[in-house]
Amino acid sequence: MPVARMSPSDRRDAIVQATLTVAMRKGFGSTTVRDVAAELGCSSGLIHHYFESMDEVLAAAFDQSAGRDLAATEAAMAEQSGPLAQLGAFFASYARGDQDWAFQLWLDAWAEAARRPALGSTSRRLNIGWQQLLERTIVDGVHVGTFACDDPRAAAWRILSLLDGLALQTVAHGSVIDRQTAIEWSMTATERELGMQPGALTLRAVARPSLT
Amino acid sequence: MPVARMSPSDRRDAIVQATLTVAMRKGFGSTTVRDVAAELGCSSGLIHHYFESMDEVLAAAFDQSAGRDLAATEAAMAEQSGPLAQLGAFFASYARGDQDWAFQLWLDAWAEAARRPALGSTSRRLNIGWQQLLERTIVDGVHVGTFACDDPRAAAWRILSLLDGLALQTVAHGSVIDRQTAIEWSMTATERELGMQPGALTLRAVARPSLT
DNA sequence: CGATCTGTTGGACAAGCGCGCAACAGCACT
DNA sequence: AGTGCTGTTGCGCGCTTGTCCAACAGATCG
Repeated sequence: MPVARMSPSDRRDAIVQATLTVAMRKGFGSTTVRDVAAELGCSSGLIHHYFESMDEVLAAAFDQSAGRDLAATEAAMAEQSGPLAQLGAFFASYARGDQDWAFQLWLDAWAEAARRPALGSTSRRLNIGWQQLLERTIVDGVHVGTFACDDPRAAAWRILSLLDGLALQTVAHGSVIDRQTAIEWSMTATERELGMQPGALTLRAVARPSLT
Repeated sequence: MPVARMSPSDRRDAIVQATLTVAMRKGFGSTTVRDVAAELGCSSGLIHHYFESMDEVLAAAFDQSAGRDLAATEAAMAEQSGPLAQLGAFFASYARGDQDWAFQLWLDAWAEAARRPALGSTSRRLNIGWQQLLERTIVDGVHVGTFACDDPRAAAWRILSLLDGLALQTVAHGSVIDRQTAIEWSMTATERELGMQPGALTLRAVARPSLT
């Protein structure tokens, strides 16, 4: 039962998409070539015709998923004017309710980073991307006078890491902390981190990007 | 080449110990029955004579490793007098240089929590244990007047999550942040979180527990 | 001393893994 | 119509995995 012929770039995208579908069900660690092939309805050999190794497939899939989230957040922030509103958009992008499976991919990526070089460098690059996004906003806010912060790099890492650490609990341990609480607690700490008045930071609605 | 005969409980401990030795070299995810058997110098069949499945072996090993760290930290804090010194001991236990492999186990546990019920409930229980330890110290400090905090539960989760989030970067992504910096940044945020003067919080030396 | 109990062996087993390769099939171009 | 070109197949290689089990051996006891 042959599968429809595709152009190389379309086929590559299809493989990446199928990998994500499988990975969000089974996790990166136990997503196999045969799983992806079965999801796509093609043979396992085809995957290796487009990717050097399974590691590359997983890295490409994670890159697409997490990269899209980063770009969407960046775009949502760009629509806001002023560092305070931009920070509000940043937290709103975390607050979206459909992201549990996406964050599970982060957990998988962090755990596998030490053993899968391509996946490791991808998650590293994207993590730094998030930190840079925050740091730029903080620097802007300090210039304008909205924020007070003498080490934007450290502050950005702290805000991001707190958010990651709390989100980790919500996803890995279920009902210990709920997502809503994690966001609120992060925002409280961020207000303190950047020398703002309590309650100064509020969520800014973000358009829901399509999942395709 | 037969191995020495042991009592059931001794043998069980030896298996758990050997599992940790292997896991700290190869990581949790790729520790196999044969690895453990080779480390122990026994046959692979012996492992299954004591454990229902490999999952049980890994869960028991994680419980022992992470549980021991928690107990050691608890003991080190108990040796200090006063919440401030106890908090210093808490951070000192994170600052020990030999813990990268132990934290990798946490990454594996968090990632697998959603798919492996036994491992998930173990990591959940231990994570809550760490948070409780912090929360108790904070409550004590508020009573004494050393700390100012109107939501000890939230503060404890924030401090722990920040520490986890930063440590995650040092372990998963290598040189993005070094351990020393992660500790310092966490302590700075903790001082702010608990209404202390900058620099009030200092590391308290903790006796290095033996690895056996 | 022989019987018994049980900790231990070592390999068999099926299943699953990433990966490579010769052959096939459908499209574009002459 | 014929001829490349290339997306795609399907299988097999070598290896690793968790699990199981009949047989072995060393301690204990009547």
